[in-house]
Amino acid sequence: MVISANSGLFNFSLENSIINAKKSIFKYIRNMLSKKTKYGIKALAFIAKKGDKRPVQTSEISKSENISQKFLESILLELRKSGFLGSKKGKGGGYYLIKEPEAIKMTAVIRVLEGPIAMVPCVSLNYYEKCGDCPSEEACSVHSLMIQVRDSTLKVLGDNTLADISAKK
Amino acid sequence: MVISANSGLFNFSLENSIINAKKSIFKYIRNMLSKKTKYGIKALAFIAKKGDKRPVQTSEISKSENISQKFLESILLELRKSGFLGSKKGKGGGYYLIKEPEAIKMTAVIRVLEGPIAMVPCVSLNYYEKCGDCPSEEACSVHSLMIQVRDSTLKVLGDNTLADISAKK
DNA sequence: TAATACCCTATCGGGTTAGTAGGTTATAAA
DNA sequence: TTTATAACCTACTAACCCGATAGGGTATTA
Repeated sequence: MVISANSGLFNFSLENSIINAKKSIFKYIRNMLSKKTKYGIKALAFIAKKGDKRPVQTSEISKSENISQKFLESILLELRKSGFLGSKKGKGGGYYLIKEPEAIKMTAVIRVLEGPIAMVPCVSLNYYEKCGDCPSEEACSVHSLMIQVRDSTLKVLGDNTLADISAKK
Repeated sequence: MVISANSGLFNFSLENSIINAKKSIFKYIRNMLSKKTKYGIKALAFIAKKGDKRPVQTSEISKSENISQKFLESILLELRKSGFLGSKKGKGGGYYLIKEPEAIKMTAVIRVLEGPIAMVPCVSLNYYEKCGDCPSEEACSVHSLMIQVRDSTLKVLGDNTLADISAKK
């Protein structure tokens, strides 16, 4: 629906004005951490927090953490396939931790769910990819800066284990 | 174009097979630093590197750094509006730095071009936004982790000025 | 006054995210 | 053996943004 006034001197679209106003007021904020990763970490923390060996159902996590159950299913499945979780089918089934929470670094979790930790592929350790547009990686002013950012992030995520983040109240 | 074989027992789409194969082989790597920001930083570094007071043309930066000129124009315009650059129209015109490179922190540049530095809006200092889905921010296992990441990133980007990154050969 | 270079608006294709929908299979309890 | 349960699998989609393009307009200088 476009409301426009065509009266000689004036010719404007009201709809466009509204859209532009919205854009300036509600600036889109990009998530660098996807919901998938966020939910995955939360789910792992939830399971770790329970402590006992009994499997935890998707539905329980879904309700408690307010996550779409179907979406969560696909995430837990991925975590199982990548060796973080075990599963048990049927009644009383669910997902359980395979390793001790202390042994699960956040770097590993994020790399599986999110992909690279670096902000730019050309400084990624595990997902390296050359920039198509960069004439020279060495002459690139962004490159060394992003390496510094990567290393500091890596330090934080490597120091934090699942035990650390699920210890929070 | 869909190439499919329908011969009784078989019914598959070759195209889909190719697409799925591509997806698994060439996993999409998300850029946390947009091209816009990357180009913006490179352009600023380019101007800083020249050193003299003469304005630098968009076309010159575009060619040297291999950036779409039209796209670059919009980025430089934004940098001018946010107080990093001044401009001069007409022949011999272009963009020039307003402040000394030593006075331009990378945090400021990134916040203008990219937005928040934090990986999640709920830990952003300048672009804070509550998570719609989180039952409790304090109980959130991701929250404190992301605060640590934010702070370490902030440290790096705050320590680096335009002078630092344009000093590179 | 012609050339230059900044400035502005509108539009678009491609690709991802965050789901939804609807089923199938394995397991445990009845 | 049946039935309920919960994991597992496949396909699809609306919404959304990025990066770029197109086509101008306007100000300044030689």
